[in-house]
Amino acid sequence: MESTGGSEAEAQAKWVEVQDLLKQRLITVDDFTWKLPRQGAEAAADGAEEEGEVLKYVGGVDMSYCKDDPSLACGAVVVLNLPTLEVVHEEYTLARPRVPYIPGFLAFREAPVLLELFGKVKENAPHFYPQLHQILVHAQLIMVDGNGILHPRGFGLACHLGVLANCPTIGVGKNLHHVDGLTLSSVKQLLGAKQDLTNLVTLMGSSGIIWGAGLRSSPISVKPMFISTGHRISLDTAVAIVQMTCKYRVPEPVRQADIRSREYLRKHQIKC
DNA sequence: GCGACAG
DNA sequence: ATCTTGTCGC
Repeated sequence: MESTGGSEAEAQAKWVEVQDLLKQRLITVDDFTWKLPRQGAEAAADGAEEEGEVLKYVGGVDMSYCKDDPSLACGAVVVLNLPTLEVVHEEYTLARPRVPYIPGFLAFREAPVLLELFGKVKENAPHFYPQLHQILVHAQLIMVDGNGILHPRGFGLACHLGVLANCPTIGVGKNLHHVDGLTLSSVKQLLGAKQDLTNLVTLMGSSGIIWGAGLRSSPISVKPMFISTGHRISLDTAVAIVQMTCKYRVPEPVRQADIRSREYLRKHQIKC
């Protein structure tokens, strides 16, 4: 007997089907009611009042794994105020993901845990939910530690979460997932060739498809990050928001979720 | 066959 | 993801 109920290849084929199905609901253009906060200089230039709601909260999600027991993980969701980048809400959960990490299928490992966390926010802070059809209204937008359409089938964790939560999401990868001929050296080469202080490069694969953007938060920082559309947002808008939330190499929502999930794990594994 | 492969 | 402290520099 090879295994119980199906080979890994069969399981992955199912996952591919799920990804293709959910991808039909993916929106890769700006689809929200709020406006971007304008930078101080341009706001001062014309004293006109901002009309309509301005983006005020950005959520961030990440998961950390226990060094002793890799099957134990902590998922975290944080909500930051804009433009102060102050953490105004946080939620955690300890979990044992049921499937291993397989490149291209991260969502099947982490999305269930993160979606459960969104439910926890709803439970503990119901005032964040003026509308039932939106999962995380308070956050308005969620940054995900992992890629969006920068993915072998154009449907990474950020897309997966965005579609299931019906929420705008941005994918933030700290490492490049090699897709369509993209390589780290080619990205670095493009960034290095920049004459100006632009730290942004478009990730166009050999097929001509634009998968996302390579971005380094400062010219000094050698290692870029990789931004891609998650759901209900365009790449340009995603990049703009990432840039306005970057204090360090990684944007604060993702960085805080990373730091705090690791800290939560450290405090709780003492009992084990 | 060999290398690549988000977290 | 995780294994890992101090250290050099602004």
